[in-house]
Amino acid sequence: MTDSAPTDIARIENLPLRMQVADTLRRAIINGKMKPGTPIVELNLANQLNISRAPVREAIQILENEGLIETVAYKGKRVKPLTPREVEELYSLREQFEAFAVRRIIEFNKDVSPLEPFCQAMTEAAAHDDFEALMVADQGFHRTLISLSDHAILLSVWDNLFLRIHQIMALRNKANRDLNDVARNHLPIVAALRKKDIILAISLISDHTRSAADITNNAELFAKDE
Amino acid sequence: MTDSAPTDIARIENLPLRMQVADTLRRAIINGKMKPGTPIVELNLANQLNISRAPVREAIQILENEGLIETVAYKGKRVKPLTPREVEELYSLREQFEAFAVRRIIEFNKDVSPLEPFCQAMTEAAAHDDFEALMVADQGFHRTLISLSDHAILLSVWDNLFLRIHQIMALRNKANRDLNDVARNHLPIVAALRKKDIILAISLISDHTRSAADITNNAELFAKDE
DNA sequence: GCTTTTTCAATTGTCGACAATCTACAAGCT
DNA sequence: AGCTTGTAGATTGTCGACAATTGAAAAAGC
Repeated sequence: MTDSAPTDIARIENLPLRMQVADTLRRAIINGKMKPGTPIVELNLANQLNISRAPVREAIQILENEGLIETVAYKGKRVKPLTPREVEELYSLREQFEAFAVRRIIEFNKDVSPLEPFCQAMTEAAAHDDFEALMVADQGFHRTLISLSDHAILLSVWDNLFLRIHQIMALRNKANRDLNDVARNHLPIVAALRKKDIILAISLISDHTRSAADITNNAELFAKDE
Repeated sequence: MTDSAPTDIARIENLPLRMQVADTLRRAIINGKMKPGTPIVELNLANQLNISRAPVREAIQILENEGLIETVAYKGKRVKPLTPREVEELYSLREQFEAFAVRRIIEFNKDVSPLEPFCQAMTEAAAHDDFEALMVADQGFHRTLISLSDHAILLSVWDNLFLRIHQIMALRNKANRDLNDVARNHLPIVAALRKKDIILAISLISDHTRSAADITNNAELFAKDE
């Protein structure tokens, strides 16, 4: 053995700039700090962050591939505006993914207990009326569900999809939903999985995502310009 | 009207270099000219193409997001090696996508006649033992199927997935399949769609993709290095 | 002979500058 | 006034050079 020291001193994190920039921008977008339509200009960001354009450019390209930024062709780039249609598509596709995951979980006899902590966290968050915490727990629940299906590509596509769903949730008026409702919806899913009731589990999830999706004619979620 | 001249003179195509490079590389990879494991070095490509590293770098990033190239961390980049697991995942996910598309097509009463030309093309290609033509027609058929479901995000994810499936098909030994078999499999799908028989259509497609997928323990498709 | 240290080559990461292209506004012509 | 033409500004596209990091070969020490 050459590496004598137990190198758990500290993981030196030296992420490339593009990653840091991408993370920053991504967080800003999906949290709704940067609203759809906000112009993204390489030089501005570069000056603002005191770095050159190259890493900024690459970061923007990453977010473009994630569907959070779009290029308008000789106009510039901007945070991608949302359309009712896109919201519909995102939620419907997500539903398919979760249904697929459920079938695999049951088929492969996966242990679903990793889902329970998130249910508990959701209940607690709802009790404290903590929207942020609830969203984190909700995402944790569903991402774990996908993980349990043991399908790496599915997980990566789901992650990408969920970024945009997260953005939608953040932009939506947070007040008009009962947090307890969301929290309560999840435990039955776990139970259905345990009972290996594919039909029930899928229909529970479908209801859940549908009720979340049908807010399409909502607030000023959508931009006016064509 | 300001644009007086009937400007059908010729559409001037001036794609950015990164696009041209990405297209070139993508084609080379999915056609099997560049095999999994082949190192991708920015400077080499730049010199070879007589351009600077910047656009090459961006092109590589595009292919990385498409899952065709991977970074090995301080070793370099390379054409992503295939694993049996990845093949399995790709085909299983594709099956879900097509099933979802079928359900939407039937639900929305879409006209499926755009699928027919591809069936004809496949039969013809099989008759001439033209593997290339058959693959093109096959891709056309399935992509059209997805298009008919009228779901833009689904289509873009499917496109991405199919790139890698195309790569797998190209790397596989082309000889050990009966082309006529593939060609014959598609018309019944169209018929089932016409009869709005969801179950039948999906099971036909599933059989079709499964028979294509279960070649996992095939040839030297997979690299040896861990 | 084996281990440790040093050096070197290869590769990616970052930078600042310049080129190209389009939009939008202003100026000029009829 | 209405149309065309020019011009300035903004933004992305491309370039060549340098910095940083790493793996592996070469050199040094025991």
